[in-house]
Amino acid sequence: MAKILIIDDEPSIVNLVSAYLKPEGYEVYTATDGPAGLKAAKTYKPDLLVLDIMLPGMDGLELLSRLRRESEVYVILLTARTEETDKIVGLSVGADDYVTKPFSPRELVARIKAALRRLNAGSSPGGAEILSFKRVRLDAGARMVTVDDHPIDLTAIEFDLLKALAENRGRVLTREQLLDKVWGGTYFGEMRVVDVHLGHVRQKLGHESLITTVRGVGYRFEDEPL
Amino acid sequence: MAKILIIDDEPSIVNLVSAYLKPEGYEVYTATDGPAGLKAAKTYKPDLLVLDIMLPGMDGLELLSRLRRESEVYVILLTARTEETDKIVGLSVGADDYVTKPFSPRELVARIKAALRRLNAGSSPGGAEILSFKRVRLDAGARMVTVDDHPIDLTAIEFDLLKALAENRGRVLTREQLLDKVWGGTYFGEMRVVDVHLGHVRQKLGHESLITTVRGVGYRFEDEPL
DNA sequence: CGCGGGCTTTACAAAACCTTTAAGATTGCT
DNA sequence: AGCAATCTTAAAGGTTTTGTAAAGCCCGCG
Repeated sequence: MAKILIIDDEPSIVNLVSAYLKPEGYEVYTATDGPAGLKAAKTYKPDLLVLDIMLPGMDGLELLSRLRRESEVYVILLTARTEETDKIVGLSVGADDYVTKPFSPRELVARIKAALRRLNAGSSPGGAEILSFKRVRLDAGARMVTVDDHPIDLTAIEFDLLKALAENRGRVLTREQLLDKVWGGTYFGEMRVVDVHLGHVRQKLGHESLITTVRGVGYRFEDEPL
Repeated sequence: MAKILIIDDEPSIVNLVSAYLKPEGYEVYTATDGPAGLKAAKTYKPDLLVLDIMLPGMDGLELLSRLRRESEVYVILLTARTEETDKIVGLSVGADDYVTKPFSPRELVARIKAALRRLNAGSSPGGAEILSFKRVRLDAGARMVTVDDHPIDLTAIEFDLLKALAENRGRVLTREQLLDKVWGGTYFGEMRVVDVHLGHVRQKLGHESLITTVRGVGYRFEDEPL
């Protein structure tokens, strides 16, 4: 899977971020000062770089601008300051995203995942791009759905919901799992949103038992694979 | 289930959080000052710790850094609003997440659950996903059962009951054991519920001696493994 | 700034389910 | 066979869960 390099002088932050990323299946490399970081970046050729602006030995921005001479790696900057200027400077030097400290580890992970998803979008289809079933066909790239070859218009959430269920055809997904997959770990509202959106999906699909309610547990997508 | 320790000097907060966590089935311990908190942490060895930064007797950060010498417990820090420095220091001292006060109890609970889910992810894969027998097939992921390839519609309890029995094919399970496995230790009603639900299962499965009554003891599932 | 679409919450009714109860049926024992 | 203990089953009552409509909120757009 994807390789990620974390450069930060505070070991606790490095460890924290690693702890969040490793379970997701990423290969994580670390460095705690500028020169070592630059070397690691060249050695390991990570797909994504998490870089603290303030580093001993070499400023993060300097590291970034040097690195940019030979690498297109995606960079997420960690900045302690809230000053806009930092962000702007960072982006102008070639960062692709930034997170201000103190940051929520979860937010950082979410951004990392999003970035990698985007990076992979063009090259290799991460998850299946198109899910085909007897009656339902779901094109992730185009974000389009057809039922019996009739195109159906779904909103973003509705689409993701259907996709999550379709990717797990035949398995029950709990509301929690669906919240996780569709809303992504940063949602803390009512669980019943799932019901509501799922109701909309059913309405639009013409609910011929394509999505089954499993009372007390969750929902299951039923259509057979093509 | 998981043990959670809450350390905060305001009883109202402790109670609030407890009130949200206990119904979820967590074992909740509490402490209202630093020394007691540290002791409780060592005594109970919780899986997760909710810690207020400001504590009488011992600063929360000091507690945390002391605790870190001997424990890897997951720590969520409660910080009074907007003290940026607190968050940074907290994370650097070894907190895993933080929530700023005033906080939404729901958010805190959501974070706790997410954290515990992540912690457990690697360890136990649970029971077998699919149990196959001569006549009965039971898919835990889909929560579906077939008998001689006819799909059977079971309610949540009925399914769990059959699963518990099937997982112990050939062994007698007492009503108590079944209550434990299916209802999960928090049930204090009549034991006869088991009989009733088991009767339903038999009806739905077409009870060709698949489940045997062992008078005075309990029930036994009989089908042969595939 | 107002509009409109989509998201979230809330509320209520309907449906599904769980528990209890109690009357019959069965079993095992003497 | 007769009796007591145990199990089965049907039905009623109460509870929980789900479906869905309606209203409010937020954000991007004109």
